[in-house]
Amino acid sequence: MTDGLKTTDKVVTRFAPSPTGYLHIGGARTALFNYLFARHHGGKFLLRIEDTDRARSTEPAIAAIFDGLSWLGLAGDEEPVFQFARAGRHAEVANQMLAAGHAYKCFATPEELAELREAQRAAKQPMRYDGRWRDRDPAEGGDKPFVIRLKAAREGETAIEDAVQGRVVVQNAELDDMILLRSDGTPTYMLAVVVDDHDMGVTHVIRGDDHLNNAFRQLGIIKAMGWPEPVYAHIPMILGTDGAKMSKRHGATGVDAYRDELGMLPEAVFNYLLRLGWGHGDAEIISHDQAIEWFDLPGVGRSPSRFDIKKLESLNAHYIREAEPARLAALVAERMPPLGGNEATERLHLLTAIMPALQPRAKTVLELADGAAFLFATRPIPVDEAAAKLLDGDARTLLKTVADTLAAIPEWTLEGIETAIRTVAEDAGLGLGKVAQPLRAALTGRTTSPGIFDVLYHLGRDETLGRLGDQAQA
RNA sequence: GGCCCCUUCGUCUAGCGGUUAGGACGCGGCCCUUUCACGGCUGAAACACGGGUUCGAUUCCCGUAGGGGUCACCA
Repeated sequence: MTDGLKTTDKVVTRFAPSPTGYLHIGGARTALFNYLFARHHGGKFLLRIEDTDRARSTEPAIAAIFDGLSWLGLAGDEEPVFQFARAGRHAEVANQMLAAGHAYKCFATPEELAELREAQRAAKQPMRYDGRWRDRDPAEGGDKPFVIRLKAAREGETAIEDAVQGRVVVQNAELDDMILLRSDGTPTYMLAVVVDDHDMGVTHVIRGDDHLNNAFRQLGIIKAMGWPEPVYAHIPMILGTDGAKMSKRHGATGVDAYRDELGMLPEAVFNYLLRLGWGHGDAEIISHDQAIEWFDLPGVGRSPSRFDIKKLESLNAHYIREAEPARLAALVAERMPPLGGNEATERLHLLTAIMPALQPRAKTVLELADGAAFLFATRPIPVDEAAAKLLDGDARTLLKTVADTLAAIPEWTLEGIETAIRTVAEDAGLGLGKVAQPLRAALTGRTTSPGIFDVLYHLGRDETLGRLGDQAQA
């Protein structure tokens, strides 16, 4: 294998998740920032699957990550790189470093190292490898298994000019000789990332700041190989509502859950994630294109941010109001029992027609589906407790009058319906609300719904009269 | 515990030496109104603390406190 460095002036970023089951919401934001930064600078955005942990990497997990990324519109510009497939190249680099004297063989056993750590802990010393094989003759190890360790600098300090965190300096004495190649010949994460980033031509490493400490160790490898240093940008993590690290305990952590379980639109999640840790003046509602135009690293904050589902919901409500009714109707239909042929088409038409009346009332696709449910209820429809209270004797009598009036109107139009209902109210000497509420209760089984004329119109004359008949009394 | 990072309304943030400290979500009130929403108006709500530097600190520096991260033959 050869040195695969791709020389280019262009910005190249990457998102490198390890497939552990789904696309984590924090990972999604990291991907978003990488995507936006590359697009803003006219560069490339690449994907790499860090699947070197064979036990945890599964096909479904990998598929789930791609699924989440494409839902958010964050597909990579080239075929994704699978890290495990490059193990040979990683080993090659480790051996190159060994040959050049930048690395050495260490024959210490895992048990031996555990003892070392235990002793250090007991003595309240920092726990790190003591370099016991650093200067020994590898011949002493005989044919016993060994790992290859980086011969890291012990004096001085290492500094990185982080595009988000600023200048960060660490004493080299704090860093130990980390393992590059395991005793079974497979690469560690530290080695693999550096080699892959280099070979992929990555110019900007934008990732969570939980990797900030790793950057110093990785720089050791980069310097030993004489490779160009990428620009690092360590972005603060997303915390749960309580300020603790985001975990299952905080509810949804995978983006698929925001779509499937919470009914979020991708543009809402995109917008919300963008505003978490990044700002551009007073801008709140930011489109995909606007995001590309505005996004840059100086706008990224340095402090961790908490996840606020309320704000995401409000953004989602905004995008639901903006969305095309037909698109929303399809999303709602997906959540209803499957139908075939004409029935499915008819349902979709009905959903699309009622959608504008539902949109301003829903924060999620779930609420959209719930709001449309009355249309598909079968008679006699269920009536909830609050609605039942509205249907007293007087109301039932009134409904009879309404039904008779409605039966007589020549055409079932919005205008005709409204005129008829208003006339009934006037003739009875009642405000419109006194008529509309019982009507709403009888037709939807609830006390809240879209405008009453919309309800009547979309239900159709037959169904309206039928439901009215179920509740009315002469 | 060692090391690293962080600290403006409850939350997300604007601010980059002199501002009535701005916006958004959420919360309260009013208006609109056939319900619920939407929309409009409006109110309460923040510079963690202590030292410096400076004519002047939310802003710069140093501590303290608090929070987060990281210390594997995991990634």
